[in-house]
Amino acid sequence: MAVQRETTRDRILEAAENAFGDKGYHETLVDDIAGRTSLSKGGFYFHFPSKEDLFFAVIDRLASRLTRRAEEAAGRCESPLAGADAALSEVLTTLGRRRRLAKVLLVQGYSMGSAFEQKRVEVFGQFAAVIQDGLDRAVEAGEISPIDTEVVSRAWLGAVNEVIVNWIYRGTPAPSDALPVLRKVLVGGLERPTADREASNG
Amino acid sequence: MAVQRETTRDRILEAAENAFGDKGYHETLVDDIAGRTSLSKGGFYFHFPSKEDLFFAVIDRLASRLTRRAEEAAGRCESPLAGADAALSEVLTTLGRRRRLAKVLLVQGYSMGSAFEQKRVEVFGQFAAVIQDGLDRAVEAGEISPIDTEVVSRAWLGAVNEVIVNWIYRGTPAPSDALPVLRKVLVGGLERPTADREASNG
DNA sequence: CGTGACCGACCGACTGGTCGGTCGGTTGAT
DNA sequence: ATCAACCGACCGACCAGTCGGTCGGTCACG
Repeated sequence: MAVQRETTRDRILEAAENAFGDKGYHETLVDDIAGRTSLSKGGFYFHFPSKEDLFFAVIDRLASRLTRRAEEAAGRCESPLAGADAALSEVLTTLGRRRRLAKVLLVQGYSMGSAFEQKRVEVFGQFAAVIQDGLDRAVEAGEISPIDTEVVSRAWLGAVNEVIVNWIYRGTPAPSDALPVLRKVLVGGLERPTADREASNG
Repeated sequence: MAVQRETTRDRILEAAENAFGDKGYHETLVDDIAGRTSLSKGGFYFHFPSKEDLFFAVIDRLASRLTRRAEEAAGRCESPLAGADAALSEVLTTLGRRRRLAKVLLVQGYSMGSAFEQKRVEVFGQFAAVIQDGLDRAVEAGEISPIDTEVVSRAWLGAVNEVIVNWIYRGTPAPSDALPVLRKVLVGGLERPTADREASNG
């Protein structure tokens, strides 16, 4: 059956997630992944054209999962600003629950050649775009004053990233503890518009 | 003379900075560095015990230079909060002027084995400590309300890091353009104490 | 039903290029 | 003569990727 093929592919992806999280890209051998999958190296290469392709597939899967969760959380809110706030919480919470996956997504594998750097740009660009979109809508709705949302979205992304990465490496402070502080500081850094401005719905 | 030895070492460090900035750790060969120094591979190994050691020496040098500049900028200010603000500007400006060096310091080489990860923890920890120290003093001076400065310092560090890294990869927005926005958002995220509170000198 | 051609999935020994590191030797200043 | 500084051919571990082969299923056909 064709479903078997998909199943094996998923098993490989799963094993690779863990392996990359444990040892990083370079220190993970294709033989390790084959071993964790109870597959031979040749069997692995039947499903993926290269180790690099596998890594990118792992990243893509993690990134799209995370983005979806964030957007769903935002969608459950009434205002754009509350949505951005909820998405922030969702991301911190999700990543905070799975340290190794966070490590793969945020740390491992970037900066080891141009293909990897390009992937970094792509993935972080997607995240930044989601944040920026939320901020733009908050501006449009008159919840916050107009501001350069490109820079601000990068700042939010960077702040979240660093808090998570620091926790990954040092185990503290826990994302759940950092969350309220982060919300206060990031959301608080946005200026509320003065009363003479009101929402201009397009 | 013993000074000759130091000179050659510096030449290697200089060449390595550029090489790592151009091609990253793994893609830079020891032969490349030897070549750029007009030294043989053997000559290089007379000065450094390993490629990894060289990389760490490069990082240490860059990190201490940057920290010194930031602290000097802060020291020229009258209040702690103004100092933090000035240090933020100094760092953005300095890194913004030398893209390749910023790349080595902020991106290249991390996440490729536990020794590298440890270095990341160390260097970023130093930066975070400097920021946290500034924030602590601003709290102490009553310029801002008490807050978890550990988390906030990480957030600042992460925000700056991401803005720079994004610029490194995409060339825009320029750090000089991002700076005012970043100042507004980060410094603005700190709550001013209400009037009933005053500095309690220790 | 039997059978044999065919194929997708998988195996694992092997290869071949790469590159960090070594080592015996040379040079030039004191 | 001595030794710090440097040379560069060479070594060998490492590992992604290959390739000839196995094996169980399945499908067309008599």
